[in-house]
Amino acid sequence: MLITRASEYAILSLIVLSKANSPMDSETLSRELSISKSFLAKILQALAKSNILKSYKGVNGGFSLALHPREINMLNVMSSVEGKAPAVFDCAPSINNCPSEKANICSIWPFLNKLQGKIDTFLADLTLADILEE
Amino acid sequence: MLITRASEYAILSLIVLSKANSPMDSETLSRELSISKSFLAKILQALAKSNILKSYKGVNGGFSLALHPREINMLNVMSSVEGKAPAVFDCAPSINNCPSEKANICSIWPFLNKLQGKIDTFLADLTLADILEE
DNA sequence: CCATCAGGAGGCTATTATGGCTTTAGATTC
DNA sequence: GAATCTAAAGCCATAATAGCCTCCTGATGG
Repeated sequence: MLITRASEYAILSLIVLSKANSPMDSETLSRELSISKSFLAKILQALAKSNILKSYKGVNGGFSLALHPREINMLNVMSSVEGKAPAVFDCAPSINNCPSEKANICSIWPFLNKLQGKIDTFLADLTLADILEE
Repeated sequence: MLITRASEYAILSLIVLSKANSPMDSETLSRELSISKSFLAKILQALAKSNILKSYKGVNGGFSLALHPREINMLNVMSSVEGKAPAVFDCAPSINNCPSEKANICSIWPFLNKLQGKIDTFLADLTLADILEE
């Protein structure tokens, strides 16, 4: 939820994978990045499920980009990795159910939506290619 | 670090406070938002320390905006609330010390900086007024 | 003054995120 | 087909976050 370490690791991985010309396995990647192998593996699996990465089992297997960097945007990456909501601001529990209850909160709902929209747009416009270029 | 619930609560509070014409105390605010009073109190205190909010003790005390909504940007809010680094992506531990060790990682350092810069710019340009208007 | 109200600060608990470990399954090579 | 490699998926431990409670301090109003 929000932006966690998992998002960060996902982006780090994508940057490294974009430079590799053959699949990298999670162990190698975790050593390169000096981060937890098992946690990273879960993140890579999530990205594979969302078709951002392709996974290859067996000898010389690993993960590689499934899309051109220009097709990979940060909103997709983060929402894949953070499982549930694609929301950066998923709001306090009661706020999610706003329309029905807690009239006090309903009044700020439009503003939250607006903020969420701005953030989503920014993240959706930010592609891996933008980070890699130059 | 990264973006936590504290950032979210801070923004929710700022939206509500911007609509109030007198100081609101943390208990009222926490009820309005249906979030933890004591956690919220710490967040409000952090915002007060950064001079984003003004705090008033005693009867009819509470918190109110110390600045015009146009002067309050999300980068300031988040970095105030998240204490340490103003970084959205503060990167894996070893990556922070990059220049000296872990040559493997140094190669992706520039890309991370670039990403961080883009996010910071976006957040710094996003003011409370932007969220409130319309 | 004195009582009361609300912020400030800290410790303690519960929840969630992070990371470790093991087993299962698919793919490759021989 | 057997052996080996690596992803996939689970369960469990630890660390960080979110939330709770109490006491203290400064301000206000009588």
